[in-house]
Amino acid sequence: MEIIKVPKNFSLEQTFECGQCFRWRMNEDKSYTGIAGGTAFRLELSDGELKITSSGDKNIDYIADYLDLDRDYDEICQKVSIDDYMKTVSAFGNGIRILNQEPWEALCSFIISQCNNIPRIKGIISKLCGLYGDKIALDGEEFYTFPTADRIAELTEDDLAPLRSGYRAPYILNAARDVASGILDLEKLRLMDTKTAKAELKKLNGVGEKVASCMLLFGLHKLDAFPVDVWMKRAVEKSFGKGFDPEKAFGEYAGVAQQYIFYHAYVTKLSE
DNA sequence: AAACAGGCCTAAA
DNA sequence: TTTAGGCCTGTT
Repeated sequence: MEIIKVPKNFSLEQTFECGQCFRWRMNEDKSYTGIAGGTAFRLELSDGELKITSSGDKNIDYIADYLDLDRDYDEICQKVSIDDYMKTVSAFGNGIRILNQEPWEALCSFIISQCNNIPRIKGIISKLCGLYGDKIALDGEEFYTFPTADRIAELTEDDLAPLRSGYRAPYILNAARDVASGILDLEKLRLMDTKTAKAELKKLNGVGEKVASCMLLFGLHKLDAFPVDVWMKRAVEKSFGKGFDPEKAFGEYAGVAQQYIFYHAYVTKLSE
């Protein structure tokens, strides 16, 4: 086990339950267990310290980057607090960190997410990993890594049938094959500005404006990407009116602003 | 039973 | 450029 200091406002629960990831679960003691970068982790937060248990050799440096711990989110909260509503939602979600997820995992996960609810998304991804990921162990419990694009590229629609992912299955295969063959180089997208990278992603069948934006924000950490889903559309129209342009209004941290808005809308909706 | 869920695609104005 | 209908599946 290893330990690192984390910022006071950092929250495991907000970070993992704000809708950006699908492979982490809360344990009874409020610690979180999940899989990232081919490794299973258990993260326990207490007194400003994060205790890390890992199934492999990835450790502190990987987690610090994955959790974006070195970035000043108080400053971001301030920058996006353009009105009282944004002050409220950024204060509400100020423990959120935008994760540095694997690009392929993010792309594949958000292809699956379309027109689905979060429990079902988690179920489909869990089956995908169980069937085609590699088995790893942590504290005597078994987990499965997210299958690589290379691995999925060699599968057929019949192989994916057990996922019950419906019309998304061909989208998944098509994306995996383009990534595996190099037709789409996800690492090259890192070097592009958000707009250009998004246009590249949208060439994929089954990847539109929303899925591409999610991939850029959560998979390539492009913090200016602003995914708009049905929740977001409602929240933005209600709070800012119809002609509002979020990317212009929030600038380089539009994606973080989006996450504060989404998390607030999602939690308050659930508790109604 | 019928509508809806963190979209996207195609066809048609 | 915008809009309507269909799509797999599971849940309500």
